[in-house]
Amino acid sequence: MLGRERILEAALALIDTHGPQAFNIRELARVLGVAPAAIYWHVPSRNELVSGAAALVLHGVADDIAPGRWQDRLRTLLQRYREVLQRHPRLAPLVASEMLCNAAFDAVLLDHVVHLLEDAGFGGADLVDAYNVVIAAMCGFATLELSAAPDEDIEGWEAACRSQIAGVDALRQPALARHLVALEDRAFILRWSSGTDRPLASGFAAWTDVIVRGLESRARALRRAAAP
Amino acid sequence: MLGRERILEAALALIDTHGPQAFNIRELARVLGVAPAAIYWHVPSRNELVSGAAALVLHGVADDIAPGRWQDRLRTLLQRYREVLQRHPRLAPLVASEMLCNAAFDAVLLDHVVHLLEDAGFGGADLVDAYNVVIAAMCGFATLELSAAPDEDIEGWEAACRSQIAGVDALRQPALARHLVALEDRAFILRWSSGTDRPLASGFAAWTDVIVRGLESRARALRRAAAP
DNA sequence: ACCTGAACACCGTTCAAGT
DNA sequence: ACCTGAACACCGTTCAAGT
Repeated sequence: MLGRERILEAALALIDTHGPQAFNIRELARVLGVAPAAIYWHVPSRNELVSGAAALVLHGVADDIAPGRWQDRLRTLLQRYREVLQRHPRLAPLVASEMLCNAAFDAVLLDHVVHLLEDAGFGGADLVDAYNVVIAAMCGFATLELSAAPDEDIEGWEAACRSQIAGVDALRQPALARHLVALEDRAFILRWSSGTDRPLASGFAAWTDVIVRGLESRARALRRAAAP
Repeated sequence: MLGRERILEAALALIDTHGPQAFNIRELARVLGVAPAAIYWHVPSRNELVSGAAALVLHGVADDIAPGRWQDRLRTLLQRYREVLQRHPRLAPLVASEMLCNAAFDAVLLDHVVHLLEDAGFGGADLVDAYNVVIAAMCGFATLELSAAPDEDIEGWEAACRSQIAGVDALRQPALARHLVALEDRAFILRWSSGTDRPLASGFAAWTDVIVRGLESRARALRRAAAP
């Protein structure tokens, strides 16, 4: 007996090692010791296999969030999402879009988000906007951080990156040139190491800090505008 | 004569209409009135075709940014990036990863980012963190907003979404249930309309507001910590 | 240098047939 | 209900051959 669950777990394992690009049904069938066509009895398409794997990754992100200040709960949510992606970096580029498209959303997660925004003082249309801000914040940084590695050919990529950086013109891009040494291999677009090899921990801390401060400040401003 | 440029433009046009998934070299060759193999003389692989198309989309995002307060320049950058994606929504999920992986980065853009962060008062390691925040902010919201549409089968997706929303339990997810009507089809994960059909304009405005306020607040806090 | 024709290897999916 | 075998249609890529 195959079963949808066993299939999705095997698919996740394969995607984790080979990446979603190289993942194929024939190898999945071989790993499961079964004919390729057998898979189609349980799962309708390849797409569903990878989106099912992404759903496995996302499962339970928002369970057991400790009560406390809304700021702390938000930080926990952002961290949880990042940790989940860190365990499956090759799925990073897909998890966000899966979360957006899959009809089987995690109601627990969404309730947490709305609840903490209520505590922050948002309501009505402003709460909807703030909700979208939080979801974007959750996916934004971690997706970028962990989806940087290109498929294979690492050494060539690093060399190309370095030569681009070496080609920065101190006259035409003075600000960039001033901080280039500090940014090199530590900053988006200017790094060649992947988010798994070299996590951007302090960058992520700054990210959560900016998001929390920004929401605090915006909530205050909206409150001021509402009550003159 | 074919030429890399003509090929990439044709590829971009095809991806715009059919999506990157359905894009294939044989049709590209047909559109160009040429044998499939001819393309390989100018471009080494299919991957390069789609990343080349994404690079076309990104080209010139940061040109002619008007001088002014760093907050306004940052807002302009975020808006520009979103506008670029709005013109090519099917490429939305790929543009960010292209920007991260492609060695041919836009030095003008990066110089702008570093420059405005200097003006905001960031320096040293804090500037590197803030730089990563800005890049993530630039890609975060717009990518999510514009990459929501699944390939085909719209009506089925909308129905699945609606039934999920109808299944929210007011007892177990009270906060979510309170705002469900306002969130429906207007919020990430809870919407079925795509970002092109129904732009999240006010959500994006809130996003830039939160990012700018957050950076302002963080810069102040770092300044306070540095000078006791 | 630039392109064609034809082939190769591979892959998602289907379907009649088995148990 | 669940799985196999074999086929179909399609696709990226290569390569010898043409001009």
